Amino acid sequence: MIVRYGGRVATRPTRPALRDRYDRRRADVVERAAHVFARRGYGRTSMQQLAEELGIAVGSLYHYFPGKEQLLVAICDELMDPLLGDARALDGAGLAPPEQLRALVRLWVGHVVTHRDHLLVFQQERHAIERGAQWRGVRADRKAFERLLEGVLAEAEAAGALRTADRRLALSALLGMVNHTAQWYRPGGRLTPEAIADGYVDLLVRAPAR
Amino acid sequence: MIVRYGGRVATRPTRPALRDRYDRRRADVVERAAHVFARRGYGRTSMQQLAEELGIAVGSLYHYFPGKEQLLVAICDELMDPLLGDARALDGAGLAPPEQLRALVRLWVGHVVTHRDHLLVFQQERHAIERGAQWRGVRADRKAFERLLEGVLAEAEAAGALRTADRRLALSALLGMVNHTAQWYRPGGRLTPEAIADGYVDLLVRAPAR
Amino acid sequence: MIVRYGGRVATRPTRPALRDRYDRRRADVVERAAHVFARRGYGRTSMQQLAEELGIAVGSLYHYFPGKEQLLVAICDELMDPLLGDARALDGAGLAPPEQLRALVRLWVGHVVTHRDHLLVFQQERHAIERGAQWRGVRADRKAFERLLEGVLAEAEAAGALRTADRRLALSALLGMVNHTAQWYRPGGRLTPEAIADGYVDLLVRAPAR
Amino acid sequence: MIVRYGGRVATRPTRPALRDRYDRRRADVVERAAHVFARRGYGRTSMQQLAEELGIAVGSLYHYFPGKEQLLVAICDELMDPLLGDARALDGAGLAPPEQLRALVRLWVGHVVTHRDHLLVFQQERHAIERGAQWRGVRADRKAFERLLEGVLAEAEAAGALRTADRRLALSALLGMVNHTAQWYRPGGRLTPEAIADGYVDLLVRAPAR
DNA sequence: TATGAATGAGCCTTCATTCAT
DNA sequence: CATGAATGAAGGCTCATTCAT
Repeated sequence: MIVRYGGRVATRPTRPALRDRYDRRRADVVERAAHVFARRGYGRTSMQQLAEELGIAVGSLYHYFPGKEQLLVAICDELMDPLLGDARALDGAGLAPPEQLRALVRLWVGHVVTHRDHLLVFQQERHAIERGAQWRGVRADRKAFERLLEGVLAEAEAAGALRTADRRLALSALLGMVNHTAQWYRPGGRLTPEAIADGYVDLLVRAPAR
Repeated sequence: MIVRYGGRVATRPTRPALRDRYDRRRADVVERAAHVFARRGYGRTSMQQLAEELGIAVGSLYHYFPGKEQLLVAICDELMDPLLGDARALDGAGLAPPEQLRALVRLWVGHVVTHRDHLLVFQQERHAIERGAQWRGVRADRKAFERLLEGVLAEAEAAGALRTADRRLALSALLGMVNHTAQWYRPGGRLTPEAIADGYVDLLVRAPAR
Repeated sequence: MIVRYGGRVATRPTRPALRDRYDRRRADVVERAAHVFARRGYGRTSMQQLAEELGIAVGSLYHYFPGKEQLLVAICDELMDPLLGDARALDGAGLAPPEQLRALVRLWVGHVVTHRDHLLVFQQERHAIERGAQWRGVRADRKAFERLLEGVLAEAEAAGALRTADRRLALSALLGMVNHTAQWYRPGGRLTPEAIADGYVDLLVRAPAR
Repeated sequence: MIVRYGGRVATRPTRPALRDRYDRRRADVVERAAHVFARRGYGRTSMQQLAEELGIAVGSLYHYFPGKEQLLVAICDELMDPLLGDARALDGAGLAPPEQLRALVRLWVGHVVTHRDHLLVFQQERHAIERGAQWRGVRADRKAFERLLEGVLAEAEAAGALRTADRRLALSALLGMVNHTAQWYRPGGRLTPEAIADGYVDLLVRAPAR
């Protein structure tokens, strides 16, 4: 599992017990901040409002993040790192092309629905992420994931499983539909994440599974 | 064609000659502001910066829009109104289901690539649009378009042209892939807007055209 | 009658016919601007609001006054000049002390009730008038009037008509009560301006008239 | 004693020690702001200028007042609340009519000279105070004080102590002369506040005291 | 460690004034 | 003359960040 802290962390304790508590609290702030930002918007949420909503003091936020933007970086890291880690693990599992694609999309959709808020924030602030040095890590992760995904699609194509002649367009379409899921998915809705993922894959592959 | 001005306009001239010039300049500001906001971000672009980029004075912006948010509304109106207008016109043209869907997606993708900036801004500020009274019109347009699209998909399904059993999911997938096009499309790129649209439709319908 | 124009006037016509129309319109603007300022406040009324309320264009205001503050000067001149002129005329009429005081206060109160708006504006902006070179004329008028008033009180005192031993305090009290009249007087109210004036004078002089 | 804070206060501390310091600083700002506004004018003093004059940062002003107008409200509250409180206490002391009036005017004049700046600001912004919901409290206080004063005058009249037949006019005159005192009084001047108050009362009552 | 008062740069907006029509 | 679109300086206010407690 990749663990990156999106830049210098204010003062992470060294003693294990304290460090664990610190890490837990920090992760909690990231999680809940993502929720607040997703609803109110990153730019429209002040550190004061955020602190109030989290039930902590403004100054405390600066114990965990050097600044507001680093909090945003942490949210995006929390979005990309586990996904990329899991996807790489899957990639090494050696599944056959069509199953491999299906497994990856299932994993991906599963991640999208559990990190809906993170993704919504990521999409809001996409323009900022595309520029700026501190975003290099997030950008690299995004590109790595897309490349991995393209590789899986290429293998599926090579195996004759893809319906479309244009693999690049299929990649874009897949990115669009999966990421868009964050906009409408509600837990306990009509479709399970797996059903959603399968529906997407079925659009791309020749012989619908099931 | 729906023409709405996103709320009260700050003293639109009544004399035709002046009004035309006013309308032209206003539309120009909307167009170019969309471009600036798409790149820099709406929240991260100050009215000062925008004015400078447009080559006009800050105060002049307030001749055309009562405030920064109304400029955002105007951008979204400019995005939705022509699309919805054209889509409705097409809807009344009486095409057969599969051609109707293809024609609609072509029109839609064509609109997306000519209004890339508007759409990118719209996606950035989606969270703001979902709340607030002044966004009611934009929200209504978006919903109207989705409903129209769903109707077309339903007709295609009734005609047995749809590959998927889940029309609702197909709708979401289509929304995702088409709107995502704004993120990567570059004029003069490998694929024409028509080819992109056809690629998307081919994923959904049973018998690929061409 | 003193006629001063409170500083350089933008472009007063020279041909008599035009000049008369100009003067009439200018006086009308002064009159009505006083009314608007009295209600909304000078500082809280923009030239745009004022122009709209007067039914003329913003630019037109600048035909009659070089700036907003000169309009304020004109209002104060319109308040002080006729009052001082009439008071001086009365002073030269050679009335006996007690009658002279009564006549002056009647004249004064009469002026206050017909220039209520001007006086309210004057009181609002008193702090501005006490400083600044352009206000020298208005300040001089105010002082001249107070001195004239004090002279009349002194004569009354010399004639044994004053109830109080402290003429300076009586002067202040008189200034306070008469000017305060602008705050509560309504045309057609219970008391006529003459009755009000007499009431004030009766407080000061030994043997109430009538 | 009435203690009102002119609308919502921006996060008043709850811990007693901090709250006391907060209250002290806030009162200090009110006091000194009244002085600055009295001299420069409320509308002509920017928050920047005020902060500079007070030796604090602009943002700090917003710790104590939600906005510029609330600071004005606080100044007026500071003017009216103690006066009304003291006047009511006196009213309940059960003095005989002529002494009661004299005591009230002494108290009032004493308050005027110690709150000269507050009163000057109040008079400047009277037009704003007469309208608007946030001024309801100040307006109510002013009316309550006038009613109390009228009651005292009525008792004096009933006791045959009043010189004038028109009690309402006497009330207006008294309001005018006392409030006008703020315009000219200087500490250490020729007359003490008591002498001034007695001078005013002597104009109204039949048998001058002393 | 946690706090929150204090800061001041920067934001959106207003508005007195100008000038081409 | 009269107009009103255009201007840009300045105003009120917000908010990310700091630091003394």
